[in-house]
Amino acid sequence: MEAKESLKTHIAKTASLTDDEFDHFFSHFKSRRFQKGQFIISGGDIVDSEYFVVAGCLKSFFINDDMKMFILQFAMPTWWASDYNALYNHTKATINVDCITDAEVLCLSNDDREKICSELHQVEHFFRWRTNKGYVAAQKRLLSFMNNNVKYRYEELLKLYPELHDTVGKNLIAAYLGVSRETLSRL
Amino acid sequence: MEAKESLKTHIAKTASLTDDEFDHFFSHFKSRRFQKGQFIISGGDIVDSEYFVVAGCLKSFFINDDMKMFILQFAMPTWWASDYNALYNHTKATINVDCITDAEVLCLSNDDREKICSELHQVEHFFRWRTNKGYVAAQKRLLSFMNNNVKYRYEELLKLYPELHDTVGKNLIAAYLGVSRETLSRL
DNA sequence: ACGGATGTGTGACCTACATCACTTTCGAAA
DNA sequence: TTTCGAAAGTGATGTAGGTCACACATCCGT
Repeated sequence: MEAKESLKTHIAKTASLTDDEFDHFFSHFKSRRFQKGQFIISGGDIVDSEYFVVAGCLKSFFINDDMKMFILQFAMPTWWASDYNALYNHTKATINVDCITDAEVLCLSNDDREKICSELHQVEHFFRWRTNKGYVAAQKRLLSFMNNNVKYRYEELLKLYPELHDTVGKNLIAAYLGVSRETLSRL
Repeated sequence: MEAKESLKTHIAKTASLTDDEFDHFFSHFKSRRFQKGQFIISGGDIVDSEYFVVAGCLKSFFINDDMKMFILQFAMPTWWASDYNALYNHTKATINVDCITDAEVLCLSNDDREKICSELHQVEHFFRWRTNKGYVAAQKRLLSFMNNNVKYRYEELLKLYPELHDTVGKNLIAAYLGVSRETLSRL
């Protein structure tokens, strides 16, 4: 699907915008293409935008002092990604975002988001709703982390996102689950 | 501080409401008092409200099949609590909310929140911003979970919320950190 | 002041997962 | 087809934290 169509369908699920309003909204996005392995945000960057995935697959992740990687989120088409902590608090990135596959994204700056949110009530509504979904998902994941062992969480993940199995390697799945790739390999 | 004042100050940090607008907003809240140990939401309930804490301390928590408790959140004054998953998706509660101390809360129904959000753009703005904060905090906690050991997370928690040390017992702290009370006891 | 919850410390073990080291598989480039 | 590098499996061993059991403390209602 074309980028504009993809975003329009995505928004329409929670906000009612006229065509003119959507066009205005859309005019603030910049389309960008990245190649597999390219970084969109790397630690230390100033973060001023968030990214709507049109095609491909991104990951947002943290690297600790021992160079161990923890994946916060995979971002497939119609998902959003950024370092939201850095974005909202105007601090430097501690989270990286890069491309698992070649990707096409729509880029929206923080300033523009705030501007359109105040111009169009329905856009603010959309972003509230989107963050709600993310918040609930994060809480669920936290609970699953505390409550379930790796095997269960692995099966849960594959059930929730079957497409991951083909797109991302097991080392990345392990980094998402917060275990070593060896442990994952032993099921 | 009086309930109305407390909410007004809290909202004013992110949204500009006239006094009339705030009064309209406030008119949808119901004040309720609970005693230490009382449940505000218990698993299986229909959840139709969220709660703004005026005084006291709540916890939201999950009980698994082995009757083990995991605390999602402590809610001190000016914090909000509910089973947001159940609230937004109109499903039955899987999360409990109860009172660690006697508590006074302001209760807002889901329907009323959506109504005021659509009536007052600034109220929608406030709730977007509030959820953003929660989302970022949940992601940070998730990362800390994957990255840090219990001791570090315990110190981090006490640094972030020193007031917890006096209000809640170590068994509850352990349930928040996702470890056994014995392990916490051994520092 | 008593007795029973409820919280907290501690010892002896157990287990899930980490770590390190090595091997095998597989896919893409030459 | 060969070669090379990355991804994936596997064995041996270490360790953080879990579990069970019991000992003290408190706190609170009668």
